Amino acid sequence: MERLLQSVKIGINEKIYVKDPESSELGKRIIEHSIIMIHDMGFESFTFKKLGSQIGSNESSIYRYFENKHKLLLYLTSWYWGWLEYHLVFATNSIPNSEDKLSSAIKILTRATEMDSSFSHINEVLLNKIVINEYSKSYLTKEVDQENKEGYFVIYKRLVNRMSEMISAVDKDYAYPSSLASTIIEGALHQYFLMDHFSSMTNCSETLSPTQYFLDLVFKTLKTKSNG
Amino acid sequence: MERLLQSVKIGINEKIYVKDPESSELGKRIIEHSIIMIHDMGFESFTFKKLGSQIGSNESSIYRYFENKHKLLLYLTSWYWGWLEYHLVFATNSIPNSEDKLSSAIKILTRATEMDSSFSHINEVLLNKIVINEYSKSYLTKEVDQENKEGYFVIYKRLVNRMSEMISAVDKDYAYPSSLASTIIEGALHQYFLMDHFSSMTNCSETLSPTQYFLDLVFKTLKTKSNG
DNA sequence: CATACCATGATAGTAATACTATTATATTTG
DNA sequence: CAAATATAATAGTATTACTATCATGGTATG
Repeated sequence: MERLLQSVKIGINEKIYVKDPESSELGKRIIEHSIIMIHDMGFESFTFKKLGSQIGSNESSIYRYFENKHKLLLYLTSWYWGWLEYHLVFATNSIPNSEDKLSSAIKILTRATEMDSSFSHINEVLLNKIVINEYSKSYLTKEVDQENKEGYFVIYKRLVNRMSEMISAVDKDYAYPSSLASTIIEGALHQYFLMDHFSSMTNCSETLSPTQYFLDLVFKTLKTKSNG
Repeated sequence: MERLLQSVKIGINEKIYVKDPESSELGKRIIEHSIIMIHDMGFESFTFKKLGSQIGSNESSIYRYFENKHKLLLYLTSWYWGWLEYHLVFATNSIPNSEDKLSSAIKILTRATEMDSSFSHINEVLLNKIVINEYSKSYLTKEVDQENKEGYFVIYKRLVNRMSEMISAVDKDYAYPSSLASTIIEGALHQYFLMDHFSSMTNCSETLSPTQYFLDLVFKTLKTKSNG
């Protein structure tokens, strides 16, 4: 699995970057260290100047890869969702039973990323934490409609759509498959955030995972062969 | 109801402001016009300098009320959640049946704000839209734990806790009342955002409201007298 | 092997932001 | 009327988020 993922390139909308960071060593260092730095200092405090000095390069060189740090965030989060989508499709593809398939999908989308593939320059564990803390900021902007039109969020939308279809496959009469899919994906990020910072607002903990919460929620909500 | 609300002051943590904006005309103008401007231009583009020139006042005068625009956002969103809490308590207080009570609560927390009380300087319709678009930014910061300790999020946490208790009153064995409560409140904001910008990721629309989605979700999930 | 070109680096410069500090002026209050 | 307080005006600073220009060094091509 890991060796397979190694050779797969996540396809990201070319309009997000000026020059493909996968195409050079400097590009990969930009990605590698931007993940570490955004995780450490938060997106607001992160600047291209700081990144440049960290990687022994120049601010102006980083601008040759990304127009600004917003685009870099779009790149990183797109990569993350593409990577998750790959795991999702890989793991659920061969499951014939629609309930088992949905169950597997929920497990993948709501689990904490705990292993770094340690092959590539991308640390998936840190990137997962960046997505939890920063993803909303990538679309809660005045430019969201324009950027959506440009296709900056296609991977995420495709992922929600895949989930939506799996939900409908389990219960074709359920009226809110897309809303439930988006609730699971966004809600899982939120529950992890609450676990870290607002424990009074969640029941999730070391012993009771977001995965259990969402499995319970979804299978109580849908009419399955066993309960419908 | 409106006349009642008029005379109620939402109690906001005094550490959020330097000087209480309710205590002067300038303070009220700051609140009134910051709501309009943040709604119009988005939180990122909004500055105290622009606000000053809009209200014919000075940047430095605004700094006497709020340390920075982050604190102003905390103030506005705290006010909103306090206002919603007031509505929630007022509307559900006298309902004896726990299912009816929860149902009313969900309706209040997931409805679109459509009426401005038009008594005060606060436009609740615009403020609701600000909360949808900007609330996450108030806590997705590196300072969240410190600010939480200072009590900047108490009103929101109290609201989630009220919901959590109403959920437990309906189904005392349900294992995730707080998670479900936070999912409803945060999820409702998210569904409204999706309706406006990513319609493919939601089933909610003019004809099928977030309220219907969440009522369906919650009452299928909980064991009630009728289905348990 | 020369040269052209391309990526990167270095430096400088700009407008805007997010403040802080000081002083002046108006308004309220005792 | 004097003192205190609120607000306004102005100036100044460090940082941010860029843009522009030029230098350099390696590599591909003719």
